[in-house]
Amino acid sequence: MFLPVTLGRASEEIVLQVEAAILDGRLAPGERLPSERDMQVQFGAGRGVIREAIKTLQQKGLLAVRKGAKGGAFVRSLEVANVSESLALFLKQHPVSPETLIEFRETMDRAITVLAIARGSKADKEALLAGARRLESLLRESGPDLAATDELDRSLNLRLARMAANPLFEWVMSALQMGFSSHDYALYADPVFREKAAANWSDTAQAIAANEPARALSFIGHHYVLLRQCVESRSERSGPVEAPFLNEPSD
Amino acid sequence: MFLPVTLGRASEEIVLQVEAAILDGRLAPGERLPSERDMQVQFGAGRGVIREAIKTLQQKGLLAVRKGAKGGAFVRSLEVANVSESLALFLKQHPVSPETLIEFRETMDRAITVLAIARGSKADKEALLAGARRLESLLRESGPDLAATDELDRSLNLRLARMAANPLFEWVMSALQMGFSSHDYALYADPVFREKAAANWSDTAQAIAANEPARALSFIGHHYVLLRQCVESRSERSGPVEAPFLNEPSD
DNA sequence: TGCGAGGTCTTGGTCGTACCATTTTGGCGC
DNA sequence: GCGCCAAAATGGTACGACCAAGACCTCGCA
Repeated sequence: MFLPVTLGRASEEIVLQVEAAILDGRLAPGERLPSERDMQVQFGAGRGVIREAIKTLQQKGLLAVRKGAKGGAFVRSLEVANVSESLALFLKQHPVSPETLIEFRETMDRAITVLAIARGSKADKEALLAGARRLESLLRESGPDLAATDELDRSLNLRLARMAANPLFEWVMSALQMGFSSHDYALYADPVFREKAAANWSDTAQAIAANEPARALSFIGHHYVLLRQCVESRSERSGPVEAPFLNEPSD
Repeated sequence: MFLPVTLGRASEEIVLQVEAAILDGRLAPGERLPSERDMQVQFGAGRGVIREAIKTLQQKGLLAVRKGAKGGAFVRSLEVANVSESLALFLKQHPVSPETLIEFRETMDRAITVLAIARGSKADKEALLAGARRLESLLRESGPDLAATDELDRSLNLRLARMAANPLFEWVMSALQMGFSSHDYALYADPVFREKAAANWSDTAQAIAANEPARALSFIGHHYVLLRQCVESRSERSGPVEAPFLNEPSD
């Protein structure tokens, strides 16, 4: 199955061969690669080289390694999480302004909303509306559980993206969401903004459920107006934002 | 600077320490890490472990390694390409239909175009127009160099995305481009479509240079109409498309 | 004095071996 | 039949040696 290596960086050569085998489908997800000592023979390379190649493929998310008997390197199906991780790392080194993120998300949200109205099932739309209402009521409590509301907010966004029936939108949105751990920014703390945003979520969901794209987009716009106001008031209070302030309380 | 490792997987511990040092700014881009043999001592680990950790960080895009005297591991500034690579790999494992991709790209293109008109410099816009004209003339030749035109097309798209002055758009666009090697699908082969698409590119660039968003969006729409027609005619000729038919001849 | 060829030193890249840690499996004894 | 322990498989770590590439220094020759 594999050929001995001769060229430059041996481990890179191995990575390419295995990666190609996986992407071609010659190695299916769940399948087990030979043991390191076997590959050492098949590739005609030292074990260290094999291990470095496996390390790289592991980092790429293509392999998972278990130790012990019946262990070894197993082909993995790539998850959005891998992409998110990579994006998150990038954003940590290149903090983007809140406005940059808001701008991008607003674009995506508008496109997704239109598609979701056109393609989402009745059940989807009702579930979305129910979720939005639930979020609203959760936020109306005194001392709301911010972690829970944040989680609900994320799941609603994800559900909406899924309703668009285009996996690319879904993947990009979830990469953005997962890229930033929620505890980094507690914009949620602002009670005034919180209530308006939650009510707006319900309005949006209702417009979507009623198949009213114009109204829905209008509410989406309102959401981002609120968000921008909130960011602005926050940066006034605490000086310029340095940390990547990347999630919205309730969009 | 670094502490000896004791816990579970030693190389992971090292990765975390170095990664933290880089993200904290304790290690600045361009800076050189100690040699492997030095780190071997500092971390109190074998050299193989150090090498595996470096391999991981290299894969993440955080380090670049040169060999020879004065070589070593150097801290790198993360590029959009790193993130795009990750997303591209993901897309290779999860092929999507042409329509899915077209839909997504059209959304992105429209948003990018509006932003590019608003934010791109005069020079950017003229360079874009010049590039589009050059593409048009290249394609008018008999027996055009498809590899070159494809490359030019990609660079124009990337330039446009950069003009939008929002790295997130740039990231997504370059990931989409990288996801699909050009030789997989030679839609470019169709001479009728080719000429129209190239002319349309020039029209688009001209509208952008003239700061006419409405006209530009109209041309963008036309481009995707052409693309959909082309895909359709192609799938009629050769049966259902199975391969991820993901690039356009000249968008 | 200037300059080039070759040596030398640093440093990553590869190989080999040995040993440890963990997990599965099977056999042995009760 | 059940449970415990030993053995085997396999990744994880360590150490040592040598190779290869690149930067720098030295020495000899013109």
